[in-house]
Amino acid sequence: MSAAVPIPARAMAEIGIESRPGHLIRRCHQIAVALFLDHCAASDLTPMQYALLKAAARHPGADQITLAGHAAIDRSNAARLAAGLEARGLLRRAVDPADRRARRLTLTMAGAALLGDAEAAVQAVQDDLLAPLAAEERVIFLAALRKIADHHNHASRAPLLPPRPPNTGRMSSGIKGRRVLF
Amino acid sequence: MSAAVPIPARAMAEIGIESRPGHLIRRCHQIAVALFLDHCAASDLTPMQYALLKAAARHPGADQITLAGHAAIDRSNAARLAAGLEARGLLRRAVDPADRRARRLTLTMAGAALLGDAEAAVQAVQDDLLAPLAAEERVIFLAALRKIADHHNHASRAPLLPPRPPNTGRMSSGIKGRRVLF
DNA sequence: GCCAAATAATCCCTGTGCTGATTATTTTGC
DNA sequence: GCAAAATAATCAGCACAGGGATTATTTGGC
Repeated sequence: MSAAVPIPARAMAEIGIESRPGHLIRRCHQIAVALFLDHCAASDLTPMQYALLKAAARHPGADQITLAGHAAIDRSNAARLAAGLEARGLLRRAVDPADRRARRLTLTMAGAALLGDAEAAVQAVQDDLLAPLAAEERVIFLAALRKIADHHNHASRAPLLPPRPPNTGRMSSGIKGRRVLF
Repeated sequence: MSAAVPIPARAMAEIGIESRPGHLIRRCHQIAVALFLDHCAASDLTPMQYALLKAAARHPGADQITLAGHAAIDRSNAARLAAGLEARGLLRRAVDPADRRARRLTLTMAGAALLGDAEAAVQAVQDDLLAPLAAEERVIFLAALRKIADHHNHASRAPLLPPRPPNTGRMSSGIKGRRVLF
């Protein structure tokens, strides 16, 4: 209704879903997940679990919300993932004595060991994924992905992670703070 | 453990998740979905529902499995989606008299109308998504996505779509083929 | 001090994506 | 022709992804 717009919708309709960026991204995501699960079957980690563990490794003792931000996971999912990882003995969740609402996450020895073991497999996934691309193509492809992710970061339902090196000149009004920045 | 592999895992571990292709693809996918839902709120369509409707529009009367293949959706999900779309009156599922196991899907008038209304919004999503990329970048980016999706199509848990024309009247071995390739 | 706003975490609900099992139907092997 | 294999669809179940409401706790206004 209300198709007052003078756009040649007919032409668009002929384009075909399989060349649309959104559709291609979805398929690539499916593939990336499948490759990850195959390569990391030994560690029994999903991509999200890996991402959260990795974030915990880089920011030990941070609270769930912060870690979720670093891994681009929403807080609901982060809570579930953290609970699962804690049950598997890979993560410890300690109530922050200074703010008893927050849970500070730290890797256990087992978690750190598993993460270490998984690194090679995870790297293999990335190599596999990009296998069909030539070297220069990879650079452009990754830069493009990053541009899209950064540009639309605000639009993502999944929260943003404090992306850039936070030492953006004068950091946030007054705080001389040492942002953690891994 | 058993890190008998002489790989500098230390170095990899420092790379940081946010530059890994898999992670970037995941974020781009989240973004694409979010943009789609925003732009298409009026039609109340999800990306998958749109994909299935679109496939039904292009191959009217095809069975669910075939359509699922064209949309790169697995059959379970296709069944759920089709049931929902039928309940909304957008799709008709008729038992194939020639093979009573199969359900042939066709758009209803309402479904075709909704699809038509959604086209402009869907196109806007794609434009939005690629907005941060320059024209030449887009070409390379899309080509790269397609290469990855095609190369790993077999590895995808989500089935592949048969890129071949359905009238495979033999032309499968010596094919002079007419790839659709719009 | 005390009530209200803000915040960390959790829970419930919907939808996606896939696996494996089950059912109905067709095709096939004999 | 009939039992066995194959196939289309469905269903049950798990994990992911996100939204919105709820709870516990802290902080801020007064």
